[in-house]
Amino acid sequence: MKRVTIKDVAVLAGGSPATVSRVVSGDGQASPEAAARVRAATDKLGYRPSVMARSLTQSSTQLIALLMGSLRNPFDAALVESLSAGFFKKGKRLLIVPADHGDSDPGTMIALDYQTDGVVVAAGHISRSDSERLARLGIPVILFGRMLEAPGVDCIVADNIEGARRAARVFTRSGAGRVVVVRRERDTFSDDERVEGLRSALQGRAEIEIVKTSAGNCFANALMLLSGPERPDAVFCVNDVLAIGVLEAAASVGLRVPDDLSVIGFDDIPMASSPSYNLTTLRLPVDDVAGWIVERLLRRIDMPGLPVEMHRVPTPLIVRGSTRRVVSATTPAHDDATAGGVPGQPGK
Amino acid sequence: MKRVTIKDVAVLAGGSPATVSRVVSGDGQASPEAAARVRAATDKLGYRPSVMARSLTQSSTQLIALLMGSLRNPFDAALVESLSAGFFKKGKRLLIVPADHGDSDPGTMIALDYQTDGVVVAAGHISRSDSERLARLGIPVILFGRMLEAPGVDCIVADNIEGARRAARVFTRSGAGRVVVVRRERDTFSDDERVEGLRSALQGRAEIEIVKTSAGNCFANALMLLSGPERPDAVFCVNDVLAIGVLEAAASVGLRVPDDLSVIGFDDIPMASSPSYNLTTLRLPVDDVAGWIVERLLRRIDMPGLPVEMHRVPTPLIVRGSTRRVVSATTPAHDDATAGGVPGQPGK
DNA sequence: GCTGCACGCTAAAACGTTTTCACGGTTATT
DNA sequence: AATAACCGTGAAAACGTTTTAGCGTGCAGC
Repeated sequence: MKRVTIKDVAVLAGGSPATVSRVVSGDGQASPEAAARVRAATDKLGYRPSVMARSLTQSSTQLIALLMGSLRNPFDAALVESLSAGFFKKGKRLLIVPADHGDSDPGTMIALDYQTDGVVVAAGHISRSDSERLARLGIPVILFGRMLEAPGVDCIVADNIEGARRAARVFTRSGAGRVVVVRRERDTFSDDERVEGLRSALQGRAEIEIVKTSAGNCFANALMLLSGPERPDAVFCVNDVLAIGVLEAAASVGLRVPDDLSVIGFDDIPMASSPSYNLTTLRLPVDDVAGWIVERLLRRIDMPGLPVEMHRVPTPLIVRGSTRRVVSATTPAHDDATAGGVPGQPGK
Repeated sequence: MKRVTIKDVAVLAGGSPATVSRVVSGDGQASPEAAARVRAATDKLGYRPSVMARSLTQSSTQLIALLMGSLRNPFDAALVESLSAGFFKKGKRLLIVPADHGDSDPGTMIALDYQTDGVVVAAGHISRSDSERLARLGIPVILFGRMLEAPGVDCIVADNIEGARRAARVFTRSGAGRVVVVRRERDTFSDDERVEGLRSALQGRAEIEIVKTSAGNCFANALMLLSGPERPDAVFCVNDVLAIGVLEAAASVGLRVPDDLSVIGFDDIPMASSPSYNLTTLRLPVDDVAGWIVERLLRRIDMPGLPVEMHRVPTPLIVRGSTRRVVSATTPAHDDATAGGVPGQPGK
C-alpha cells in the first residue's frame, strides 16, 4: 500500500540514503560490500526510485510530449508507433497530447507542467509563439511536416516539391491533358507544397483543377468528379487515403485504371500496395522520419546550443498499377520518373 | 531559462507561497484582494505549477500508463486515439508504453516509476503477477481483450462468443459445408473465444479447418487456400484486416464473393465498409470501449474499494456484401442473423 | 471588558530524491 | 615521519509544491 522509499532501503541495507542513491544510479563510488548490501535490499523490497522526486533535483524528467492529431490515417498511426518505440529504446517516455482542435495551447501547457525534456509535433499543430516560448524555457521542439524558423526548433519535412514533380512527369509523359488535384479541406504546409509543386511542374502542359475534400467524403466527391462531363485524365492526391477513395470511385463508375485514368497518391501506406489498389505513390518513409526525429531531439537535449536544422526527407516514386507504364523510348534523356530508388516495402 | 516558481509569484504578489498555492488551486480561502494580486502575478509571470513537485505531496500525478502494441491494425489506432481524447478531456495524461515484445515488465515498471494513477492495457499484454503487484500498490488496472481475475483489475472484452455464433448462423443458413477459420499466429484470449464460439455453433454442421497467419502473409496464404483442391465455402476471420486479405486473394483467383465464397470479419474498421470490400463483419464499437475504460478507470481511482467488473461489449453483426442475403423464408422462427442493431457507421 | 471564534495569513514540515560538504581512515608521495 | 591525496560514507541542503499548525486581528456573545 505504501511506497517503498530510498529510506526504507537504507535502513534495511544498514546505510544512508546517500549511499543507496549512489549505488542505484551507478554513478558514484561505493564499496563493493555496501553496494552488495544495497542491491540485496532493493531487490528484496522491490524498490524503484520515484521519477517525480528525482526530477525535482535534476532537470530531466525523461518525458517527451508528443502532439498528435487523428490516427485515422495509417501513416500517422505508423509514425506514432515508430516514434514511441524509438524513444522508448532510448529511455524516454512519451506523453501524448491530442492536438486535434487546432488550439496549440494544450501541448505547451503540458510540456511546462510536466517539465518535458522535449516536444515532438507529429500530426498536430503548434503556434510560433508557443514554440518560441518553449525554446526560451530550454525545451527543444521538433516539427514534422512544417517549416518554422524559430530558435531551438528543428524541422523535418518530406520533399514535397520534388515528389509532386515526379508525379507531374508521370502524368505529362502519359499525355494527361486534364489533371485534378485532390487535397484536404484544411490547408497545411505540406499540402500546399505538394499542389504547388505539381502545378509548377505542369505549367502550361495541362489543365489543373483543385478539389478539396475530407477523407470521408472523398468517395462521393470523386464519384461526382469522374461521372461529370469534363472527366480528368489523371488525379494527384495529397495522400494515399484520398487516392484510394478516388480509385474506388473510378471502379464504381466503370473507369479502367490506368487506361482511362491515372492516379497517384502520397505516403505509401501498406494499403497502397494491396492488390486491389496497387497505387502508384510517393513514398514517405515512416521509419526514417521517426528515426531522424528521435536522434535529433536527443542530440539537442544533450547540447541545447545546436544550430537549428531543416531536414528534407526524399520521397521516391513508387510505380505501381495506377499509372501507365511508359515505354520510355519517346522522351530523350532525363528519364527519372522512377528515380529515388525503391528501398524495400513500407511495412516490415 | 529558469523556471518560475511559486516563490517568485509570492514575492511579486507580496504574499507567501501558501497563499499563492491556495489561490491557484482554488480550494482554500483567501481574501479577494490577495487573490486578485496573486492572479495578476501568475498571469504576468506565466506561472504554471510543477506537476512533479505537486505529486510529491499529493498522491496523484494525473498520469495514466497506456500499454499498447502495434498500431498497424486500424482498430488499435482508433482505440488509442479515442482513449487519448477521452482521458485528456478528464484532465488525465497518457503515458504510452510500447508493449510489443511480450515482456510485461516495462509497463509495470513505468507505472511505478511515474506513480501513474492507473494503467490501461489496450493492445499489449500484462502478466497476472504484474497486475497483482500494481493492484497491491493501489494502482488500478483495466484490461482490454482479456479476462483476468485479480483484485483491482477490471476487464472489458468483446462478446466474442455471441459474435462468432452470429457468423456461424450466417454460414449455415447459406449452406456452407466447408468453413475455414483464419486467425493470428499468436494465440490470444479473444481469438480463442472467437474460434471456439464459431466451432461450437457449427458443431457437426460443417467441416472446419483452422489457418494461422500474420497479416502480412495473409494474402499469400489465402491464395494457396483458395486455389487448392478443397476450396472452402466460407471464411471466418478473427479480424477485418485478415478478412480483407482473404477478399483480395479471392478476387485474385477469380472467385466471386459472396456467390462462390462468403467472408466474415471482426471489428468493423472503416475500410470494411469501403465499396471495394464491402465486408460483412462483427462490429466492435471503439468509442464504446474507450468510453467505458475511461469512465471505469476514473471511478476506480476515486473509490479504490470498488468490486471488480467484467464487461462484455455487444458485437452486432453488420451484414454487407461479402455474405449471401438469405431470403429468410426457409428457416422458421429465430431469425436473428441481423440482430444486435446497427447503430451508425464506425467512423465519424 | 473578557472569552471565544472565525478569518486571513505565514512559517515550517513533509514528500523522495540527488548532491555538496565535511569527516575520518587508508594509502601514496616526499 | 610528516604531508598530501584519496576513498567511502553520512549529514544536510536543495528541488517546488501542499498542508498543518499557529499567530494575530477583529467581532460577536456573555
